[in-house]
Amino acid sequence: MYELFFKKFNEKVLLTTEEQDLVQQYLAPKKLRKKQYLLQEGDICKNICFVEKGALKAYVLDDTGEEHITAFALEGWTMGDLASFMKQEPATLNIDALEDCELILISKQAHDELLERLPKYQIYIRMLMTDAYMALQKRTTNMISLSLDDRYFALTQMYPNIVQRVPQHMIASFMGLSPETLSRIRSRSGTKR
Amino acid sequence: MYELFFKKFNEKVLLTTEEQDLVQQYLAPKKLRKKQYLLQEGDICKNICFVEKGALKAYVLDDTGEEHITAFALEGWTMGDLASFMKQEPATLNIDALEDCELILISKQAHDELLERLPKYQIYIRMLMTDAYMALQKRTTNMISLSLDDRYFALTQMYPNIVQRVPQHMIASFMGLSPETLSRIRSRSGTKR
DNA sequence: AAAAAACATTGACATAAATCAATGTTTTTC
DNA sequence: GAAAAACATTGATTTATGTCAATGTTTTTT
Repeated sequence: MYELFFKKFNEKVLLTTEEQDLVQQYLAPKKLRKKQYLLQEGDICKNICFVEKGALKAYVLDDTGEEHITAFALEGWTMGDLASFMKQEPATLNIDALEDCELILISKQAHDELLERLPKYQIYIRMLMTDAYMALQKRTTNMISLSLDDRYFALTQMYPNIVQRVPQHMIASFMGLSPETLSRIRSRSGTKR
Repeated sequence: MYELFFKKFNEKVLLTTEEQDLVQQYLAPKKLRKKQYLLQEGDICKNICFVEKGALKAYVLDDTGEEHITAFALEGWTMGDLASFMKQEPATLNIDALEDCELILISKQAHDELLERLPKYQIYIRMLMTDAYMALQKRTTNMISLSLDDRYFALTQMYPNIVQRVPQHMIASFMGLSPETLSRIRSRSGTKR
């Protein structure tokens, strides 16, 4: 159940067996069926969530009720409304399951205690945040500096598994485009797969 | 010279005078004249830089040689090509001074030593990264879910000092638009100031 | 296996933004 | 203080993307 979580953790900071046992006491497994919510706008994000299996999407709703996908999370990724989690204030994001999922939850309390108790957890979180920031920065930079065609190509290179696994109209939403436009980008650049 | 840096540091993690002295040994001041480079694409980002006074911009150049601004940094903000800094690989960003600046530099080596030597520095960096990530996430979400008019309005609310201090065509670049379009957004929404 | 739902593609048209160009304004430089 | 440079605005036009609608395909449900 916790294999992937600790695999990823150990890639960043190597834990002893005892430390691993300690961390595990703070984790809670959770299964989620396709289409079920992990978090709804307005609720407080009580947990940060690691995806052991399955896939999630995070999105905001605009005034017309349309979904704008802000992030995907596949196996090995961490997901949550970070602002809501850190400040324990109402979430602006919705998160739900694209597929049946096996998740690992870390509550705010568990997170705070681990930060205090285990220096390696602190290091892990710092590295996680740093990596997440660099990835988001790359995405933002592409967004303002590349043509749509290049942005889509960059996406297929950077996250081939997302592009393969997720319906196209969600990729379009993630890029901030209409599904029709993405379809035309694909047909003109022959990037079908 | 280091007032603002330690003010911001102490807001996140409170340092004793001794700790402050220790940290200070790892810092290097630097002055930069308007239009001078702090970092050029292809160089290695050797330092993370804190702005005590002045303003910086970071940008990428596209194939047509046009500037796309990815970030501004005013007093109290931290700036750098994080990916280049962390991995000590060639930078993709250019960073230069919008105004005469007083900066504080932390070299990669200093950064690594401080992380090892001073747990509070680790905490500081974790918090800095977390805050930066949340801010960028907000920006990205706005980018894909709001109309241009609303995006500009959100920007003026979130960073009024940037909008005041920076030429409009750079704000346009930061938003990924032409200067003409931003000018029209402003005239139709009466958001002149 | 059949029916329904979700999804992708394509075309016609409307709309928004980019581009090009001209003008006026503000800021910088000398 | 004058000249030059940088900047902002506005109009006309082109281009890219969104929207609406129809069709065909794939996936899910029963």
